[in-house]
Amino acid sequence: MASGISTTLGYAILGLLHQQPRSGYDLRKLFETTPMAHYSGSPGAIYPALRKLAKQSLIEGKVDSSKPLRPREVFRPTRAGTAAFRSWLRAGVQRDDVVWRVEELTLRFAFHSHLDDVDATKTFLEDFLRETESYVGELRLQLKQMSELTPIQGRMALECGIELYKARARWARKSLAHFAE
Amino acid sequence: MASGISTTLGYAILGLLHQQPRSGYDLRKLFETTPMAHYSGSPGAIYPALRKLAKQSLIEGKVDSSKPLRPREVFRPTRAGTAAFRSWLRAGVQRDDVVWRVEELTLRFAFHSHLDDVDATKTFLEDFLRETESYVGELRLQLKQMSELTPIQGRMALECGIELYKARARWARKSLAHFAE
DNA sequence: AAAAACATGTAAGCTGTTACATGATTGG
DNA sequence: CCAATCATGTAACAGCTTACATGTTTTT
Repeated sequence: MASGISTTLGYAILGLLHQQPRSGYDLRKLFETTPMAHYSGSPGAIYPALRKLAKQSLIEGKVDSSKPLRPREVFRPTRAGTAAFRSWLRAGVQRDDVVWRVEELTLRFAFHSHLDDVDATKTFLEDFLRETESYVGELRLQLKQMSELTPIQGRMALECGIELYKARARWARKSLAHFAE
Repeated sequence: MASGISTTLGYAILGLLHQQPRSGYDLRKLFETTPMAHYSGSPGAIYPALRKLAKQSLIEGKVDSSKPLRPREVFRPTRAGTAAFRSWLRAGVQRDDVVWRVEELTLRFAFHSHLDDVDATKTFLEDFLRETESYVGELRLQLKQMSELTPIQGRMALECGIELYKARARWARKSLAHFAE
């Protein structure tokens, strides 16, 4: 928010540019061939996102003119971009993030290596675990309060949601254990 | 596709109108207070979706003029709407659905009671289970092929995805068992 | 040298979010 | 009777998907 980046895709791109400078086309290829695809990178999303980041001076592009007729613009993060990225990585984990933006949380975690700070990663996982478990509690309540009139499939669908959050909690616990040593 | 409904929200609304006739405002309240919220119902989405369904003659609205100054339009499905709804419920479960549209699959399942056909529901779960397990296999491969250079957090994030799909598969197996008796 | 494939990017249109507008009802 | 809250809906704008456009390299 302070950074002005409003979409998950924006952070995904910023993170990928921290691995190495890339062009819009490079990013497209990456999104097509890796699990990052879930954060979605159609051309009509990537190029505007790059422009917006550039306008905010979080990344800067250099045109590679070695092939003058088919130019290619390679982007890399600026100082400000790196600062925004790191402060995103360090941001707290709230209840709302867990309920409405889990995917973004996973993305954040995936980039945590750029922090080089195991304590920050542990804190992230602890917060994530706490909020997730608390949300599981709430979902269980909702299930209980669902009238007996609700058809079984409806209740089962909610159970599916509960199982997913339980799986996330288990994953967080296991990952924490790995970093605990 | 044959039905012309292009969004998950469209099906969610159609399904809710099969429970009982409702106005746009009723739907908003429902989305705000139930787990359906995840299929997202802001006013600016619901009202256009209702108009579109009405234009396609899948639902029809009747204006309640008992309070002439603050009218209220109540929608119910048409014959064609019910047909489209049921054919959506019966549609097959493909690999792509599991990878890109799991949420919509869950919604479909939640409405399966309207089919009143346990065999169809079992088929749905069997297909879902098969495709999910196959996708877990693919994700495992991707994890194996991830270079050792990939930072641990990146690999863990993928593991999280794998655990989620494994949880879905377990859920499907358990639900199948319930219907098997 | 024509066709296919790769590399790079733009544009139109649909969906959804946020913020607002306006009429009715109820509590102090 | 004024303020708050409920009920109902519209309008502006941002983001994404799909389809296309255009230049370059490789294959046949």
